[in-house]
Amino acid sequence: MLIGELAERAGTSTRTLRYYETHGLVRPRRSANGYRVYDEAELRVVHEIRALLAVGFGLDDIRPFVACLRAGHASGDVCPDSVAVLRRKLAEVDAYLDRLGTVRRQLHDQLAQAIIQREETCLRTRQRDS
Amino acid sequence: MLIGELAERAGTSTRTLRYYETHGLVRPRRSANGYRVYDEAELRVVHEIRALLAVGFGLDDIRPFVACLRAGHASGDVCPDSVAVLRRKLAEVDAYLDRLGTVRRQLHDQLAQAIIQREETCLRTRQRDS
DNA sequence: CTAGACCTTGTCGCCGGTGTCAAGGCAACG
DNA sequence: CGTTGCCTTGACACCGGCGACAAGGTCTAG
Repeated sequence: MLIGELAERAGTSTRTLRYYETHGLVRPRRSANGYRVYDEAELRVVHEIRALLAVGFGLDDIRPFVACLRAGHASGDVCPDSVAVLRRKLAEVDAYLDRLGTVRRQLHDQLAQAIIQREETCLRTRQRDS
Repeated sequence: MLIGELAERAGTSTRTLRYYETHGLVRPRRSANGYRVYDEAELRVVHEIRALLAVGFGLDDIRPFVACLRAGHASGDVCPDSVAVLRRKLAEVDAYLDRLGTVRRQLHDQLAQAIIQREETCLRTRQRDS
């Protein structure tokens, strides 16, 4: 399988696949003419990468999962390194949820306050004008 | 007040203040020698900018708030444009909280699954070896 | 022979808020 | 007059995951 076919089957671009390669995530063989040649297993790998990216992982975080798949495991999640990353990411997400919750509260209060102020100003204006 | 003083008093850098200016957020006068001269009110403006940035606003979103302050209001929040932005941002934050919640759940499940798999594998290995 | 559909490497651009350095003007003090 | 310390504009660097384009090699069909 050449890069174009893999790209299409994985729903991404050749540019992206080459980018993953420079970051050590995908490893094609080379045919005599220098073309990248991928076997079926790489399709799985690329899907894993895309799934994790979609969840908010960076390419560096994804490497252990790919290694895990490549080591023959049915899932990329089961190896110790992957689990460690999962734990860390979960903690990060929790922290971010906290912060975002705080921001939400602040925004909400700010909005409520602003609306109250506007109403008061409006009332005063009407009183003054009457 | 020159730019250095404002920067120090606002807890930021001169670079940052000039950047805000190029984006229409801060408007100093110029003295005869070309130096930027700020009046006291700008300190308030810069604080508003920084507070909103910290909450996750972009510079473009902040412009209405600055205009509102500059229009003489005690708070930058009370003008219609500001309120509109606040509403929009609140909605964005809510949407993001949703997504992040989903991600959290997925991550949590994935982690739980991975740990279960590891335990099962471990058990099978021990049984086989015994 | 040629057109076209692949492939290769390399490079620049984006987004947003700053850090940082360069080259030069201005003010104040000794 | 020189040093010091402020100011000016301008421009490059960063981060991350690509898009987009250039210039060229390769293979196949007509």
